Amino acid sequence: MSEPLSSPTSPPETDDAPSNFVRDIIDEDLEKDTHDGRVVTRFPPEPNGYLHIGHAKSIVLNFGIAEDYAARGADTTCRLRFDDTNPTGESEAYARSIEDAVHWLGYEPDEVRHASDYFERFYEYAVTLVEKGLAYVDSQSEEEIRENRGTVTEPGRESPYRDRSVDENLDLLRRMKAGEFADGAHVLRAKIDMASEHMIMRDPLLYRIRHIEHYRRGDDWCIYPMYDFAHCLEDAIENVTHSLCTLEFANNRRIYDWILENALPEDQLPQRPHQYEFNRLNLTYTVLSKRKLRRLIEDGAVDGWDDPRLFTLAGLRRRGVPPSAIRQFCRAVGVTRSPGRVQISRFEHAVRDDLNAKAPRVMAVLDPLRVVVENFAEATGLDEDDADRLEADYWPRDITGREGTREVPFTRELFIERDDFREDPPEGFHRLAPGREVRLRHGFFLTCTGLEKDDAGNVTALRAEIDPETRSGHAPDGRNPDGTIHWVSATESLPCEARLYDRLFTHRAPDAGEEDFYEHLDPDALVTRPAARIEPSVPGTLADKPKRSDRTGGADRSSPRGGSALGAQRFQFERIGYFWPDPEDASTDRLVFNQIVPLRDSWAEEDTGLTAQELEKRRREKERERQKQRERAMAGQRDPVEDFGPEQRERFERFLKKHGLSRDDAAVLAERAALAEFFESALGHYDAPQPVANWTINELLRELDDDAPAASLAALPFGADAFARLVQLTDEDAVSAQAARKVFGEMLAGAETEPKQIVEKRNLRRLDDAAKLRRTADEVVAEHPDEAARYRDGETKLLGFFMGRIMERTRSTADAQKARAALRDVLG
RNA sequence: UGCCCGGUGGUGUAAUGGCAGCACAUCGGCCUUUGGAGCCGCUGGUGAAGGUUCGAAUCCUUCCCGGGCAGCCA
Repeated sequence: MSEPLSSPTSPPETDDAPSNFVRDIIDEDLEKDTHDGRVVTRFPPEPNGYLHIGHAKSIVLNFGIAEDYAARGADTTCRLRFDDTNPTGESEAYARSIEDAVHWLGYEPDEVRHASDYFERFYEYAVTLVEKGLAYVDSQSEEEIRENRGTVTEPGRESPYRDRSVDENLDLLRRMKAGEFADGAHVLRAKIDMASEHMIMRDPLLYRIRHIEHYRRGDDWCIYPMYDFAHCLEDAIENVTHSLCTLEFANNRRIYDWILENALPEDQLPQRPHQYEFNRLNLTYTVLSKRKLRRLIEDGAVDGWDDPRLFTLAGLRRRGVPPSAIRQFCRAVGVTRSPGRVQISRFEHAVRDDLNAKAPRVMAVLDPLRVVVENFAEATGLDEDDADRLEADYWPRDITGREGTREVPFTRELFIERDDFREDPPEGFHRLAPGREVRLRHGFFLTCTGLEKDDAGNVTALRAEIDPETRSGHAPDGRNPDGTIHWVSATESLPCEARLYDRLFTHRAPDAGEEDFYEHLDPDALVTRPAARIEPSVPGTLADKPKRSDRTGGADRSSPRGGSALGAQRFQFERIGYFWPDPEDASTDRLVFNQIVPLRDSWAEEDTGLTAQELEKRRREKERERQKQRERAMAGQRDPVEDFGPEQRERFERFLKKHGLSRDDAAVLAERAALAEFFESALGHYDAPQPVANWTINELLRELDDDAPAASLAALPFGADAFARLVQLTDEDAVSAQAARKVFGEMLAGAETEPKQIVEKRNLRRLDDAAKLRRTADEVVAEHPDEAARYRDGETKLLGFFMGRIMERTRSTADAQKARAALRDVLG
C-alpha cells in the first residue's frame, strides 16, 4: 500500500543517448587524446533573464555529455558559468533563478563560476594584444564606427586612429581602465582587416567604457569586455574542451579562434577550446526568445515569468511538468546543425510518457452535470443519503509494479462530465444518452432514464438507474457497455478549481511571418473550470505542498518525499489529463489544480496533426513545388563562361577544343588558375585529359583551401607528376578505382608520395584472378544467407551490399567488373 | 549583392561511398472497466540538374530554397 511513487533507482537515461555530431567530435578527440582524456563543457548564461526550454536543451546537452562520458571513464567537468560581462540588466536575482532552474532540472554543476571574476585576466590579455600590435584604441564616435564598418557588399574604412603607436595605445587603455574617459569616448578594437568579407573580422570591438555598477564587482571596473573577446578567453581559462553554442554564433567562431590564437601563449594552443554550434530548439505554437517573452509579460498578456502557458522553465515547473520529462524531451529532439521547429506534440508525448507510469489515477469532474440515481436505495440496500464505498485501483493493470487502492463514495446523487452526455448522440458517441447504458468507472452500469431542462432548454440534471448486479464493474450476463465514464459523488466530492492550459498561439510559427506575433495569441490558452469537483480522497493523499521545494532532482532521482502513504503530487484525472496543485494558489482550504498535459483523446477533433486529406494535399503541393523549383533551378543555370575574364575564357576554349573536355569540366578548371595549371602540368606527364580532369576535379579540388587554392596546391606533398602517375595507374587498370583513392589518401598524408611505391607497399594491385574472386564471392554469400535469400527473392539491389563485403575483404583491390560477375554467378 | 551555415517521409532525427532506419504524428487492426496505456500493421522521404564511381543521401560542379552576419547585446 505504501509503494513509493518513485522507483528506487532511476532508469538509465544514457541508454538512448543519441549519437550526434558533437559526440562524434568528442569521441574523435578522446581517440586522438587531444585533451588528455578530459571532456570539459559549460552552460554559460548571461544573468539578465529567465531560462526557457531552449536553454534546457543546452543544459541537458552539456551536463549530459559530462554524465555520459564520465560513465565511460573520461575525466569530465561541466560548469555553470555566468557570462556577466555586461552589467546592464544583469542581477543577482537572475543568477539565483538560473542556478535554481539548473538544480531543478536535476543537475549539479561541478563548479559555479563568473566571467566577472576574470576581468583582471581579460585586461592582461588585452594588453598582450596591444603589445603585439594586434589591438588599438579607437576614438571614433559610435556613429563613425558604424558608418566605417561598411556593409556586406562594401568594404569598411580604416579608422584614423588605427595606427597609433603601441605605447600610445597602452597609455590610452590604461587610462580607459582608470576611468579618465566618459562612456563612448574610446573603445579597444582588434586590428584585423576592415575589408574582410567576414563582417565579424572588421576590427571587432574588444572593450567599451561603461560607468555602471556591476552586480558583483561594484565599481571596480568601468571598462567591460565584449562577448567575442571574453567568451573564448573564459573557455580557455576554464580549460573548456568543447564549447557548445547555438548556430547564430557560427560567424563568431572566426573571431573566437583569432583571439585565442593571438592572445594565448603558444604552449596552450594545442589544447585550446574549440567552439561547435548546434541547432537551437524551436517549438511550434509558442515563442521562446527572451525579448518576446519579456514583451508578453510586460504587456500583461500572461501573468509573469512562471505563467504555465509559457515555455519558461519557471512556467513549466509551475504547470507541473516533471524535470525528468524535460530531460527526456531534450535528449529526444536531437542535436544537429539544421535549424527546425519541433512539433509541440512531441513535448506533450514526452510529458505523458513520463507521467503515465508515475501518476496515480483519481477521478475529477471538471464541468459537472448532476445525475440522480433513482433506484439507489433499492439497488444498494442503503439509505438514500448513505454512501456505498467502492474500492478503486490507483493504477491500471498495465502499469506494473504499482499497487494501491482508495475508497470512492458512491451516492444517490452524482456528477458526471457534461461532455459525457448527449441528448442526441452523434454517430460513434460511446457515452451516455437517453436510454443508454454506460459503465461508471470503478462501479455500476448506469442507464439514463430521463432528463431535466431549464427554461432555456439546457440540460440541468439526469435521472438514471443502476444495475445492482454490476457493482464490480462486470455484468453477470457478460454484457459490456460501449463506454466507461468518470464520476464523483455530488454530496461527498470536494469543490475545486481546474486550470486548463493550451498552446499560447494559434499559429504554428507565431514569430515567423511579417505580422506581429500578438495577432496569433489564443485567448483561450487558459480555461478555468471554477466549479470542478474531485473525489474526497485526494487532499489527504497529496504529498507535502509542492511549492518551490519541488527539488526532487527531477523527481525520479531522489527518494520520495514524506507526506502521505501515496506521496503523490501529480495525478491523472481519469479520461482528462495529468494535474497537480498549483504551487502558488493551492492551499489546504482551496483546491486549485493545474493541468500539466491533457490525455490523448482520439475522439476529440484532432487539431494538432494533419488529416489524411491534408497530408495528401501537402504532398501534391510539395510535388508542384518541386516541379517549380526544378524549373527555377534550370532557369538559374547560366553559361559559366559569361562571368569569365579573358584569361579564363582562353583556358576554357583550350580545354574544350584541345583536350575535348565537357563544358562543365572545362569551366571548373578554367575558372581556377592554379588548378588549371596543375591540370595541364599533370597532362604533360600523362596525356589523358578526361581521366586527369576527373581526378583533378573530383578528388584534388576538395583538398584545396577555398581561400588560398594556389598556396594549398603548392603545399601538397607531391607534384603534378606523381599525381599524373596515379591517374595513369588507375586508368590502365593496375589498381581499382577505390584502391586508387586509398593511394591518393596516403599521398596526401605525405609519408610516401610515389603511387607505385604505395601500391607495392600496401599490396593494392588490382585483383582480377577470376578463381580467387569466385572464392571470395562464395564466402561472402555463405556468410550472409539471409541477404542471399532476399536477393534470390528478387531484391537485386542487395548486389551492392555483397559488393561492399567483397571490397572490404579484398581491401578494395577487387576488379569491380569481375567481382560483380562472380557474385551474379554465385547468387544465381 | 559579399561571406558563413543548412536542406532526408507531415515533423524531428539516423545511415561517415555498400539493405534509406528510428521516434512522434496520421490511418487501420488487436486488446482494454480510461475513446488513456500497450501490442501489431499500413502509408509516406534524400531540393534540382549534371558529373565521378562497380555502387552516391553521402564525393565534385552549378543552380534553387531557407537561416545567419553590417550592436559600444549575448
